[in-house]
Amino acid sequence: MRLSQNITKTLKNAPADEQAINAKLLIRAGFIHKEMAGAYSYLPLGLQVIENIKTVVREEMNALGASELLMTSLQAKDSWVLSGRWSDDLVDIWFKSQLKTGAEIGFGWSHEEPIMMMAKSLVKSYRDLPISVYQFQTKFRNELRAKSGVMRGREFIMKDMYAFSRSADELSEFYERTKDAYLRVYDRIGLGDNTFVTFASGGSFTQFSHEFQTVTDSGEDTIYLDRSKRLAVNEEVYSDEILAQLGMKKDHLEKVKAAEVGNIFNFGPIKGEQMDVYFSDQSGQRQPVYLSSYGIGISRLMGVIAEHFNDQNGLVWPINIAPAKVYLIAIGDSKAVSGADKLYNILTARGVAVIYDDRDVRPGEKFSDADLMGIPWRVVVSEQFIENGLYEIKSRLNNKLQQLNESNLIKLVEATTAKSNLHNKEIGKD
RNA sequence: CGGGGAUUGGCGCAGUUGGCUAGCGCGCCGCGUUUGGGACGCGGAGGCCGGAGGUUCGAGUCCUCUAUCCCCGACCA
Repeated sequence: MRLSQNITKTLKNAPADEQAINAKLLIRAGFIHKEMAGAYSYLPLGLQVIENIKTVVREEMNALGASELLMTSLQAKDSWVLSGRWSDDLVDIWFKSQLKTGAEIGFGWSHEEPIMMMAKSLVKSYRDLPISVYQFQTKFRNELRAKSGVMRGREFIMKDMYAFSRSADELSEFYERTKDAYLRVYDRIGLGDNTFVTFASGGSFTQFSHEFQTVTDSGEDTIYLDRSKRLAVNEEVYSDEILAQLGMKKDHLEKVKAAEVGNIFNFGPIKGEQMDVYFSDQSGQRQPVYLSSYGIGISRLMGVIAEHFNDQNGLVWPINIAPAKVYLIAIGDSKAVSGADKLYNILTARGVAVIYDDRDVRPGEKFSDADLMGIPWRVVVSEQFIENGLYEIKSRLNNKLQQLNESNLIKLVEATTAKSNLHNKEIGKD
């Protein structure tokens, strides 16, 4: 994109009404716009990050055999009454409204009940199972207190997947495969080293659910982490008995703050029984459908990454989710500008996302914005080098400067795609 | 929901014990000089001080109510 066409302008000062680092940086760099507490719009650069995260998640979910769909945000009361979860006493984060007729409706904070209603009409036979579906959806949760920028909002983007299985074993097999897929997701978006499978409350259905917790001081959860086992226990279920049950040793654990970036649940047959969702098995017997559900907070991930990868100059996006790979700047006369135009066209034609800073401002301002926006590679086309066919390329990660010709530059930029884990190690945090 | 803090041009802030046309920096517009780390000069535009009510000759400054935002706690499939 040409920066002159961007609706966003960077800010030198963060708004005073934001305390969270993720919100300060994302607003200053023009990635998000605050509408109200706990509700942020995604501006072009921020949306690109969201889409990049989605792409990684989508690839991993598709690889599991799940298919994408999109459900409604407006939800009928009936399905939730059926499960008992329409009650505000049980679920205290409901947003509700009503139709002109007076009929009550809810705004989806989860889609477990509606998807079960859907399954009820679509899944009839063991031949229809197992099956899994997922979506990227805006969820609404009427939190008493929104906080921490995009990390805990009242409206946010979530990937939720639902798997229907025929038995506990079948469910468990999918559950384990999904756990691995989740770990691949976090790895690919740069959080792999700091994200841990964590035992957490299973609610009323199973003893445990599994959370994926990213270690960060900005998180609101406390976990007890065994780094060598790469496993943790959430404080909410932490006790000597639980540790014994899980075979974890107390003296191997460290107590750390973490942000929940995923949560997966095993409902077993309970939800099916509760909501009357049955299938016919091979012998024609009625059996309850086994349900498991799998969530990843997409917009929260953007916040966690912003919290984790930044320095005094601004954001430092992992390569796989950066809104662009290259921040292109021309310095000097028309020769430099036409050189930059040409490189912009070449890279764009190759599918490399480029932010071309074609604004009529001084170089220093462009350098600052390149840093603030956290674009992995800064490429400068200047009079002094273009005559020899060289471009200057600088890494946002380590500030290393190189002069490369066109083909080497392309090689470098394209080679760094899909190496998010490298990024994570190099920045040396945690 | 309990406690604490805040609200003055787009952003960050200052506004003495109530006093005259509400200031500053950034940003924005115009002209000129600049051009490898957020340049400089000159000239402009833009706010009725979150909202409502009150006290007063006079309120951004005092009082009451209210809205919103931030933080701590509680809550958190």
